[in-house]
Amino acid sequence: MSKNESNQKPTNFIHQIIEDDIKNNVNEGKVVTRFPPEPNGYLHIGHAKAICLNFGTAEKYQGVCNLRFDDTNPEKESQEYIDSIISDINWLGYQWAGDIRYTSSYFDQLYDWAVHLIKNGNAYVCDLSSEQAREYRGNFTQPGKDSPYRNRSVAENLSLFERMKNAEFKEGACSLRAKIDMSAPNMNLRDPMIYRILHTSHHQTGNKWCIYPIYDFAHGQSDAVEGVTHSICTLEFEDHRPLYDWFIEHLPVPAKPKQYEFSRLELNYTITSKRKLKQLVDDQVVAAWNDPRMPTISGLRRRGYTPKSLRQFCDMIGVTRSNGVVDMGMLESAIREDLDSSAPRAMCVTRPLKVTLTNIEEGVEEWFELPAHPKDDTMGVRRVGLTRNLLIEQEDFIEVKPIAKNKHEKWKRLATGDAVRLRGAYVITCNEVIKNDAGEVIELLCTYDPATKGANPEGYKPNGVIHWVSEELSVPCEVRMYDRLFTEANPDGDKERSFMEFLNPESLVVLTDSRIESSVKGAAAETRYQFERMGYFCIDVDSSAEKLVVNRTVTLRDSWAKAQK
RNA sequence: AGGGGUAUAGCCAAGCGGUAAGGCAACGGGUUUUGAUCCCGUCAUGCGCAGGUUCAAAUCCUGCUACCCCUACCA
Repeated sequence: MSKNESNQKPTNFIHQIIEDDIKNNVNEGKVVTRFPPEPNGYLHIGHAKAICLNFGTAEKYQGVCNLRFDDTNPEKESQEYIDSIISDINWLGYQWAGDIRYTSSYFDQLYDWAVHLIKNGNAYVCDLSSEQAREYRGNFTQPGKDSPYRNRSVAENLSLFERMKNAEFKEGACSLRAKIDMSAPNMNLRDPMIYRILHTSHHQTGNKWCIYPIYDFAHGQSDAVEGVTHSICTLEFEDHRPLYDWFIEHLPVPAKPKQYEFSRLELNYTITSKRKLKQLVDDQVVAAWNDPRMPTISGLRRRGYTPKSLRQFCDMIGVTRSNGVVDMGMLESAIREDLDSSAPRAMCVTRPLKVTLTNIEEGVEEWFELPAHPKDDTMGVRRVGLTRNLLIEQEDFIEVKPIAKNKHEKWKRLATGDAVRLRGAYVITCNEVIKNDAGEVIELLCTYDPATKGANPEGYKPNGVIHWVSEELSVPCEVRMYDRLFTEANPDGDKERSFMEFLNPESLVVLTDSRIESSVKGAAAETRYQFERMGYFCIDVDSSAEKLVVNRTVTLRDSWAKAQK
């Protein structure tokens, strides 16, 4: 199959539409999309889907994708959000066409088009208060009533609108509305507001304006100005499409973009509502927008997710018009797939148990060369030092082995009197267990078998393989064990109880006594590893020269843990 | 005088009148110095329900049902 063929296979209904358009020479076969975030919060995994769709579609059809900040509501927006959004898109690996666009840079044009509408008798200044307007609007079963201001003359409307612009009225005193149909079954067509008064300075335009266009009046026309051909948005805007088209029809716009809708992403065990994510930050349930438990792009990044894994995830879930809830397991599968092949291996003992190898002298070191990756020699080797004093994982030792009724129950770690392989090194046997006054195991006295370096032992079989570090040749680290943020699959689905009541108290468990093999020392933030048998981890920005801090991205698949349940 | 959408396995999702792809999960088995990876196998006589058209229906028609969105001077 040629590159072109594989590239041209439609993968979803939007691509199908685009291919038909290209075939019919619609827009002269050009494809221009846009990603239009409002800078009122950080981007989350749902936005990643939209980003992959818009940028990915442009890429696939040799088109371009613009980045446009849909900044028509200065009360909720800020430069901080703009910066974070730019950073997230860059990190995901996408490049927008030309300069970054702002809806606010079209405010002059939009104003002129509003005047155009007034001149054609298609818009009027309405003095109804928001409460009155609500009454006049009617409801789902009752048609609305015409505003008493609906038939003002063009001249009066022109004058009033100009005075709105010139700050002669207070907020809420009046607004500009499109004159469409107060009895339309689609509520969006009941003379929708298109400009409101907001005496608020804007993060881009400063104090130039005190009237701002409503989304519906700004979006389609901005698309037209930019020559967007396929304006892709989520399903809740479907009812707005007739209005989108109405403005395009009634205005002398330079192009006629078309809107297409797809269903937004829902992920279980988390939430994807900007407002609610902001609440988690504001209430300090999480540390920040980029807390590794947040489903934000910056949170996932700090957690250890890669751009590739997020793009792979978006490919996996597809693009449709049906509402579904994607299993978190799919996201985890995507990052495991990427990291399995790309992450170097290392050993980290998270909850240490002291092991003394009684047949090695104090002060003696033996260094082993271990592959950085079991299947990829190009990743090189690392050196791991063995000494008399070792540390192993507490859960890798049991005093008395359970009796196994089948192979799934077999104990494959260390037990009293038994042997186990130290990963990459010798087989050791546990001869004696030392306990404290409370009866807790605090140290194991073991002997190693010198004949088992790269060879199987003679006459006995180790239970399995465990990871380890030397007490003196390893480096200290703090391990942050992250888990899902909520205990309920649908934390937002209870009518009586808030999502805040379903927070997982164990979403973060901090371990401060952990030790990592020395090869990891000095690793830069965002370096990812597989700590063998423990999971995938990522160096956190909180790391210092004295102490590493690592975040658990995701566990390994664990058939043992599963069998224990 | 309500309107607009969506229903295919536990989850996501192909399918476009010719006899139900793929992925995730799950479950068996093999390899393994990671209980990982990898490999092999199993997993919808069935497509929300009921009728109808047709030689043939998940696909077309009719009627139901369930769920989602819409009555912001938010996007």
